Amino acid sequence: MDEVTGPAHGATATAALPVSARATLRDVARAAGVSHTTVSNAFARPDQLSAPLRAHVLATARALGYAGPSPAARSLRTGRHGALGLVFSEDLPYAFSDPTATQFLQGVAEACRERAANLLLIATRTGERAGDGGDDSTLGGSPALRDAAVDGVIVYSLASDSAMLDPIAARRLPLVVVDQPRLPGVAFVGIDDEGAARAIAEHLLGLGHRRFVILSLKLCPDGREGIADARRTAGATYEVAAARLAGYRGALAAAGVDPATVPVVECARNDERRARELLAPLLATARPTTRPTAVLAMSDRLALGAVSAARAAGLAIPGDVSVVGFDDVAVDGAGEALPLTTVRQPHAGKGRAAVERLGAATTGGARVLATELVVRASSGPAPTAGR
Amino acid sequence: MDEVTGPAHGATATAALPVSARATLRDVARAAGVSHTTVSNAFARPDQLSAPLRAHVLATARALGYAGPSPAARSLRTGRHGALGLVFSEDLPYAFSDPTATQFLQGVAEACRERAANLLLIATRTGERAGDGGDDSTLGGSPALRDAAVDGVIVYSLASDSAMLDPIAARRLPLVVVDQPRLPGVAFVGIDDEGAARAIAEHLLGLGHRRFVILSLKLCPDGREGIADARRTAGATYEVAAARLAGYRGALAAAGVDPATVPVVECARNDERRARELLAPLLATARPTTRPTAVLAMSDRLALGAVSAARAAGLAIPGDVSVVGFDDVAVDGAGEALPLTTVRQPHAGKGRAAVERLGAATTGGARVLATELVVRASSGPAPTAGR
DNA sequence: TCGCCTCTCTTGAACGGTCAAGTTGAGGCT
DNA sequence: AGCCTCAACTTGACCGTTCAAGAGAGGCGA
Repeated sequence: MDEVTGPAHGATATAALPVSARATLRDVARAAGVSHTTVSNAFARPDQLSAPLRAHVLATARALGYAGPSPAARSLRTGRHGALGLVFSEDLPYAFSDPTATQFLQGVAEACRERAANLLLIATRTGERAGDGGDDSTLGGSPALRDAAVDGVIVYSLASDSAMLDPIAARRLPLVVVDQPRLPGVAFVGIDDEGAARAIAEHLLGLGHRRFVILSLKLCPDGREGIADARRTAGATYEVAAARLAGYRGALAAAGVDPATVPVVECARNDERRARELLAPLLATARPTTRPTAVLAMSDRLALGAVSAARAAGLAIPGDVSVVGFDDVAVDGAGEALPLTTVRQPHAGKGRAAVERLGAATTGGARVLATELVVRASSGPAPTAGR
Repeated sequence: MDEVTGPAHGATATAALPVSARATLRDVARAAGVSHTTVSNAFARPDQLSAPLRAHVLATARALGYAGPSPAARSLRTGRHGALGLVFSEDLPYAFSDPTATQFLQGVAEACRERAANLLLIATRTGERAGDGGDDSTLGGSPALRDAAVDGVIVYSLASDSAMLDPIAARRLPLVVVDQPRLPGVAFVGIDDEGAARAIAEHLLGLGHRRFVILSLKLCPDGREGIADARRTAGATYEVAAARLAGYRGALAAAGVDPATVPVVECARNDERRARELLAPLLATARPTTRPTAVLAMSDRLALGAVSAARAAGLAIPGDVSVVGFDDVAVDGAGEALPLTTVRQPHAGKGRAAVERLGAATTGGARVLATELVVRASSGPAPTAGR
C-alpha cells in the first residue's frame, strides 16, 4: 500500500465493491475515505491536494477499477467537449481518396494537435438537400450532427444549397466554412478562386492560345456530367467551380475570346479516368484548326486525365496542346508524371487557418489565403497556325 | 401560429425569455405548456406524442432559439456517444499523407457511415512512450484520450511498447487493434504479414535471385535509420516490420541463403525519397557480382524509392535488379510509374472489419484478412552470373 | 496572543437530458 | 354498465461530473 503521511485515511480500498457495476467518482471517494471533490481534483487539478493523498486516491481508483472521469459528465458540467467537428461535402469516405481533402485534413489535424483538441469526423449521409422543410429537418437534423459533441464545426466545401448548414446554425455552434459557400456573417477561409483562375488563363493567353476547353469540377451535387450549357453553368451551386469558371471566362473575354465558344466539360467526380473519358471526344476532333490548343482544368487530377486523353489522341504536350491544372497536388513520386502548370494553393494552410478561426471566436469575416501560379512543362506556346 | 387541435395549450411561446441564456428543454416545456419529457420526446421519439402537439413544441423550441438536446446530457444519461475513436501510431497529421492509412480510414469511414456513427480522431501527442510509470500516466492519460467521448476505440499500427494502450485499457473501452500489436485478450484485425512476406521472397527466389537487400519500415519508434544490425532487428517493437522480416528471412534460409548476409536498411519514415537516399550506397557498389539483384521492400513507397535509386545507379529494372513492394497502393494515375510486384492487402477492408469487430462486442480473437501476391513488371529473373 | 491568510479538504447544488412508473380520459368489448 | 386497454402525457429520480462557497488547521506577522 502507498505510504500516506497526510491525515489518517482509515479505510483503504480493499473493501471490495462489486467490480461489475462501474465505479464512479463517489465510489472511489467512499473507498478512499475522502470527498468526491477531492477525487475529482486528484484527476483534474493535482495542485488542489497534497501529493500523498493524491497518490492514495489514485491507488484506490485503480484498485476499484475506476475508469476515470466520465467525459460526458464532464462536458455536461463544463459545457466544453475538447473536440471540433468536420463536415465534408462529399461522402466522408470519398474525401480520404482526394489529395486536396487529405492535405486539408492534415492541416486541420496539425492545428488540432497543437491545441490538444480531438477531431470529430461527422458522418453525414449523402444525398441530403435543402428544402425538405419540416421542422425536424433543421432542429432534429441528421443524427450524426445532432449527437456530435463538439465545440465548433468546420465545414469543407459544401454546395450552397446543402442541407448541412441549417442544423449547424440551429445548434448555435461556432462555424467556419472552408472554400464554399460564402455566407454573410459566417467565418470563411479560402482563396481567391476567380483571381487565380484568371491568372492561369492569362498565362495561356499570353502563350498565344485562342482555342480552349474548360474541364470543370462538378457544378451541382446532382451527379450530371458532360458538356454544360449556359443554363447549367449559370445555376452552379458549387461556388468554387463557378468562381474559377468566371475567372477563366473573364480572362478569355478580356483577350477577345468569346467565352460562349468555349466548351465546359463537367466531371461529377474529381477523377482522372472520368476526365479522360469525357474529354477524349473533344480532343479527337480531326482538324487541327478547330481542335482546342489548351485545356483549362479545375484540378490537377482532371488535368492529368486531360494529359492522358491527349496522349491517347496522339497529341504532344505541350507541343499540340497545353494543359493546366489547379491545386498543385503533384505526386512528388518517382518524378515521372508530367509536371503540371497549375495554381498552388495552401491546402494544409486552409486547415490550420480554419482551426485558428474557430478558436478566435470572431464571428464572420473572410480569410483569403494567397495562391501562386506555378508554370511547369505542361504548358507552352500555342502551335502556329500552319502546323 | 401553428394550428393546434390537441388539448388547449394556452401559453404560446411568445412570452419572451431572455434569448441570451441558452434555452433548455425545460424552458421550452414551460413556454409550450407541456412537460419536459414531452419536449424530449418531440425530438427523440416522435411516436410518443400526437403530431399537432409535436409541431407546436418544435415551433416553440425554434421561437426560443433552443439549440436541440445537448449531446453531453444525452450521453451522460444513456451511456452512449454515437462515436468511435481512432488512434494512430504516427502523428495524426502524418497519417493523412500515407496512402495505406488513408485507405484504411476510408474503410473505417464507410463502416461508420453505415451505422451512423461519428469518427473521433484522437489527437495523440507524439513521443509518448511506456514506462513513464506514474499513476497518472495511465489513469490520467493524455487529455485527448481522457476527454474522448467514444463508445470504443480502434488503434492503428502501434509499437508494442506504446503508451497509448494503457490509458485505453484503464478507461475500459472496447478496443480493436489493427495490424499491431497483437495482445492476448484484445480483438485484432490484420493480415498474415510473415506468410505474405515469405511468399513474395519465395517469388524472387524462384526467379533465381540469391543476393538481396531488405528495405525495412521502421523497427522502433525512435527514429533511427540506416543499416540495422542483428540486435536492432531482434529488438523491433513494430511487430509488422518484425513479422515481414521474419517472413523474408525464413524463405531465404529455407532456400539456402544465409539471412545474416542480407543487409537490412531501415527507413524511419515510409517515404520514397528517404528510401532512395538510404539504399543508394548499397546499389552503387561497383561489382555486379556482389551487388544485390533483388530488393525486398516492406512497402510500395519504399519500393518506389528503391526503383528510383536503382535507376539513378544506371541499373535496369528488372534486368539488373528486381524490386518488390508491399501494400499495393499503386498510384492508379497516368499509369506511367513502373508497375510493382507487391503484396496486395485490403486496407479499406481492415477498416471495415475493425468497425464491425467493435460493434460485435466480442472480446479478443484475431481476424486475419487474406492477402495476394501480385506479380508485375518490377520483378524478373535474376541476371545470369556472367552478365 | 490575536487575527488573518493560506493550504487542504468538504458540502451541496447545479449541468440538461432520459427513463421508469404513474395518471388521465377515451373507446372497445362483454 | 362495468371493465380493460391503449394512447397521450406527467412526475420524479437519476446519470457522474465540476464549481462556488465554506470550514478547520497551521503558520506568520503584528
